Amino acid sequence: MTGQQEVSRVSGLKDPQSRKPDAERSRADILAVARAEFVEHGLSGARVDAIAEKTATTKRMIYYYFGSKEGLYSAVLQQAYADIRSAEATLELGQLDPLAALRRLIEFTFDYEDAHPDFVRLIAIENIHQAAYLTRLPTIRNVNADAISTLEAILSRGRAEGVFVRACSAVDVHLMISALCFYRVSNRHTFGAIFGCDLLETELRARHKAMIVETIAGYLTS
Amino acid sequence: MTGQQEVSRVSGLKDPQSRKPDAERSRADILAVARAEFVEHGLSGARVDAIAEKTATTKRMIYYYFGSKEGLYSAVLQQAYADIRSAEATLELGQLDPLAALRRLIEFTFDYEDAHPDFVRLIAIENIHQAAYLTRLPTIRNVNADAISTLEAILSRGRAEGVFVRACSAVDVHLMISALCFYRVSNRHTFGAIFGCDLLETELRARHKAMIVETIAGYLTS
DNA sequence: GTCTATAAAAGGATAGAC
DNA sequence: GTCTATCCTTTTATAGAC
Repeated sequence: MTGQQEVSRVSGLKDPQSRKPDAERSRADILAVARAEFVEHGLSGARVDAIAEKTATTKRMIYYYFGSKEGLYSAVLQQAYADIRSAEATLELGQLDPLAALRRLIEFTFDYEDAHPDFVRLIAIENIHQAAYLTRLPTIRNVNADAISTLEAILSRGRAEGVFVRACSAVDVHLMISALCFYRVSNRHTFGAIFGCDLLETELRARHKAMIVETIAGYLTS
Repeated sequence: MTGQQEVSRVSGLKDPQSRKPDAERSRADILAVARAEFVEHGLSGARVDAIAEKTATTKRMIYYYFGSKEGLYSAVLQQAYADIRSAEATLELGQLDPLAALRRLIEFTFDYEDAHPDFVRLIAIENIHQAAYLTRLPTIRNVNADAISTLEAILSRGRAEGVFVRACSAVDVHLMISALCFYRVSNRHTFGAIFGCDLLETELRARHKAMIVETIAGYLTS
């Protein structure tokens, strides 16, 4: 509610260097630091003091804006989902033929999770808590709609054209795509420790990306 | 070091009812309770006091046997891996033809992780901690050997017979099997919250099991 | 909206008797 | 090997001035 006009009134002199010691900025700052901290240590492991220290503001402000540690965590979670949804929205799959669209969707998922291990860790953490905080988020239902309707459109077009012959739901396909893309990021530490490799390393990364695309495309087309 | 003989010496009278107020029993008791607690709340979220309360023994004994909360967690982790390895050892895949052996291996992995969400959660938790505790476990290297050599044998037999035509390593195949079986258990909460389903429910479970087997078998044979 | 100081409680770990 | 009581640090959360 306190926008730009209020800022200039308070700060007085004109300030070309983006110096805005107020609401929006503090909130965003806290959120970014908190995200890194929760991702690093989990919900229970993260320390509010540690978050406050790394912020330009203070601990008092965290409680002022987010009410509690859990409130802060929920806000971080919500933003993470908002981020991936806005990234997904940039995909233009309608023009492509079904198989190409499927491949592109898989590659997008692979690339996004590969490039955002933070997001993957956050989801893993939320699962440790049995999705208790995600469940209370008002925007979850929309995530569902967006993710599935896209895939459903691809699948039904593909069936109409006879490219996809396998009978399985969009949720099933989504599950496999997610599983294959998610696991190599979420479990890279235990997997790496046991098999002595780094799953995020460039060469493996490229091979697995191709493998995952081929595996799922192959399943649907045969 | 204090075995059975010491027990009888201490307890005095013969005791047909398995009443052994000593080492082995306490250790196992603590370990079982701790496992449940760590699985439920994570390493940071678990409380030593809470573990002690649910035990037949006391908090003092936890430190006596395991030294620290982290030492206890490490012991839990070690046992979890020992458990799955001993389960895997019961598989007799040598007699089966390569494709059947592969299917059986996938089904075993699926069933084990489906039946042991505790194990899955523990691995997820360990990944939050970047496998820091697993890395220090002396027995990890063996896990590698066992898991991969089995799969490698199947794959090379299959290639010799011409059933498996795809060029990919045993680690790659293992990655896909694990990913598909693991994710539906590890992420069932967020997935369930978003898509309004229960991935562990009987009907979905059977469909996904078949789907995973078909997907990987299809990839290797085409 | 922002800061300093502090309350209030929890949690990991240990002392010391038996 | 086991129990009770307790130390000491950390941590969430808030009070109250500006």
